[in-house]
Amino acid sequence: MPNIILPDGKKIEFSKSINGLEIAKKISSSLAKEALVMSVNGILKDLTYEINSDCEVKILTSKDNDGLDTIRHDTAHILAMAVQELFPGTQVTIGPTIENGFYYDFSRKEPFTESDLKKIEIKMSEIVDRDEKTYREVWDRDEAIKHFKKIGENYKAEIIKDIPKNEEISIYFHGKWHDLCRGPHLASTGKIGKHFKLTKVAGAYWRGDSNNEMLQRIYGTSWASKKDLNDYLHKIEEAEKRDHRKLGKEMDLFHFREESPGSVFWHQKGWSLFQKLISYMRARQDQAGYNEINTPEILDRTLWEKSGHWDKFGENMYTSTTPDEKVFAIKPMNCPGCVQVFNQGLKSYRDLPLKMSEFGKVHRYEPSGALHGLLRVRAFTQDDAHIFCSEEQITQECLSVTNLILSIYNDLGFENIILKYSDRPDKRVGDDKVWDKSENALLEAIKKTNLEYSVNKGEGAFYGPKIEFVLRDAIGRDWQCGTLQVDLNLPGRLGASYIDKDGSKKVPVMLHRALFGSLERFIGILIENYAGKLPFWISPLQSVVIPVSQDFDEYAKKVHNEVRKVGISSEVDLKNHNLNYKIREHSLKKIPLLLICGKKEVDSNTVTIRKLDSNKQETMELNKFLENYSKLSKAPIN
RNA sequence: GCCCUUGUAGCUCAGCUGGUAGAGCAAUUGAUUUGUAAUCAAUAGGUCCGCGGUUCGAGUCCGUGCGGGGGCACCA
Repeated sequence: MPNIILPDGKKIEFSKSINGLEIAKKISSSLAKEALVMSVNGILKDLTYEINSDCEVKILTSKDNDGLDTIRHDTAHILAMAVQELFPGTQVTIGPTIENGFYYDFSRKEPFTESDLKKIEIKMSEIVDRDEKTYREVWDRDEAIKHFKKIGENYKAEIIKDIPKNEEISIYFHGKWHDLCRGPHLASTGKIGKHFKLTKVAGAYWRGDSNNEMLQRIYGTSWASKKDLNDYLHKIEEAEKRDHRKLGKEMDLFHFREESPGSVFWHQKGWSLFQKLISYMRARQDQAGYNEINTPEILDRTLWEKSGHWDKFGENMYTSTTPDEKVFAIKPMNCPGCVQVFNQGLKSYRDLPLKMSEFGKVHRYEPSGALHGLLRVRAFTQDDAHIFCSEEQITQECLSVTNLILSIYNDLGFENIILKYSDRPDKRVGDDKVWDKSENALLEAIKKTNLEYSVNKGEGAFYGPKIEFVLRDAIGRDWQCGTLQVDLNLPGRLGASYIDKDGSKKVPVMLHRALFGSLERFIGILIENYAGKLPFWISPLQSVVIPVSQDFDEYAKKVHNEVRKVGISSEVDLKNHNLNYKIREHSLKKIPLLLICGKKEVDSNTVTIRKLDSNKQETMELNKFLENYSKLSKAPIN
């Protein structure tokens, strides 16, 4: 006779076996109405699952993550049902839930079009209305394979073959339609409601392998209520408004063009932003003891062969053949050049740690499908640095890099930073003792930051472990920017050495680090994080002076010149438009400060300040304005 | 690279089933002289992404190339 223990600790005793729905009814009729699935001793089960022994049960509704997840999983099934009803002969493959929704991959010769999505949605609604009952059967493995092959579902048959021998082959039915599935599922198709929407069609490789057939994936989103669905769709729209490609155009920062896909044409304003970041970073690195260098863009192929890039990275490298048939490569990374600078002249242990930074522009031939605005380009500038040090110095150097990076992210308004630590991969160089040492050194540095970190087992570079620094932006998206890698390989390959205390020659350890990662990408992230409303000091155009009418043009020009003189970037808008028009125009362009000049200001030698997104006005003596705001307009460097 | 989709004025877009292009904003000019998110009017503006083909005739249909977008794969 099962004793059921509820989450609040209450025990209910039943005289015979019982299923989830009956338990829910026993608790309350409203719970029975809202119940979707249940967890039995922590394992998700259908509500129809019969319980005959003591256990802990939690009835789950759409308020529980697992409940909502089950709604999405069911929506994926109904999508597959609808597709097979509308397009007979389509094979189903897999249809998991994902963040905010689900997808289902299909195999079908003819492509699905956007207009098919509408039809499918209508059919899905019909299926919900039919309220088909769900039931579960356990099938014999070989029978199941035979069955799915017979009905032409070869992918399903293949999936069954790969299910571990000790697992049941469960088949879920919604009415007549059935699918191999682990479950659990809602009691009937009516339970999912109609708060779903199919969002896009896309290609996806079978089993994620580009050697396999490309399937057609339909993405959708599904929620517990109309309101949740609308909120989600609204959130997507808001995110689109922040798109750096759109804002970059509107703010006149940069553009892309066919002649050089994946390379940025920086306009004056965008370039000014770019340069501000570089000079800020340069100042921070000067303070942190780095020496800036610069190395050639084009280097002989033999160097890349020695470094291992030709072999490992050749497919991504641009090459150039000179008229005398020599082959050069355009650098995809700065490290080999930097090692060559290190190699000039004898180095002693006294020189270590030697920190060499380089704002190096690198070119990588990325697959065309990977390109994405500033976030994935083929030519970009790294705020790169290589730290040559001894093994003993690794921890200390990693720690100081980490501290520098966190302080810089904070200055730029990012406070949510996650670390991803990747340790030794299977394919690696160097002996395990050295790996132990470098992994420990890195881990120790991470722990000292007290930051949250995740471990990616075996994801390190072949030459050493690494940390990736992930920023979480204003709307909760994660971006990988900075990276810190310990390299026990390249210095040796390129013959780097120093003379140690005991007079022996040693190979230095090299730390690769980039803080912004790529200036281009970082700018894209900044734009999206701030929705274009960049912090004052980094804003590409900090102020626009607006005369109230043409009578005050001269004063406005004077103000503009004074403002520029103290280092605040400024334009003066003398166009024949009224004040309202100009305020709107410059506000849309996200100019942080509008300086209004009219009779009042001329008479009292003042300016009236209107800040972006505020309709408050403040009139201030011109000199006072210059003094107060020139400080604020500079990078936060002490 | 692969699948789908898309390419028309500086920008955002319309152009139905083929009959040599249209709107709004921006620009220019003129009027207006404006006090905190669009003053009015006139003018000018296009190899309809490139190359082939079908057709009496192609922005529109077909092929191909190159971009863009959404995914997948890739991201040393």
